[in-house]
Amino acid sequence: MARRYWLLKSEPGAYSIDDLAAEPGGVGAWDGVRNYQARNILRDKMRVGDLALFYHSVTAPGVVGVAEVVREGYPDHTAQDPTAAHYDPRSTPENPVWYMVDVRLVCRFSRSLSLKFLRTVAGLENMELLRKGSRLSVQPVSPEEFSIILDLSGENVPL
DNA sequence: GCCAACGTTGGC
DNA sequence: GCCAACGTTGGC
Repeated sequence: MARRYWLLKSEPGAYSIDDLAAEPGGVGAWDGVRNYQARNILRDKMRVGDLALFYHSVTAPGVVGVAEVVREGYPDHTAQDPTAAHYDPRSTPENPVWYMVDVRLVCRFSRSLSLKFLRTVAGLENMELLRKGSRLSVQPVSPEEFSIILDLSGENVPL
């Protein structure tokens, strides 16, 4: 199966690409997702070796780097922690409800590719991120879209 | 199953 | 802070 491409959205105030870079080995758990559509992607679709654009939302929205999936979907135990920010009492060890993956930082872009700029780029017209009202925090990205954005970043990452 | 009320996301 | 666009909840 060919490698697939994704976009992972995070508010940098909650978890930024610098936070991922600060993790041991640049590997962090993508936890806290509490949306069923996004959960289904984390649990069922993402495979080790898939690449994801790291997107900062809300403050200076833009794509800031690339991460690689290093562990496939497994139960998000933070949902079962009453002290955690995204605690969900419906989640139990028998029925975890929510899932996460582990990702490793591949590169940080020298500068952010802003949402405003991406809206002007030919070939990204149908990108999910650019759709009005797009809120999904885990999104599929086509190989073509991923390649265009990587070219614009100037980074050399094997696709 | 319908749908109004409500909560959240996220750009601006 | 505003508000559009969604997602979720819960009464019926």
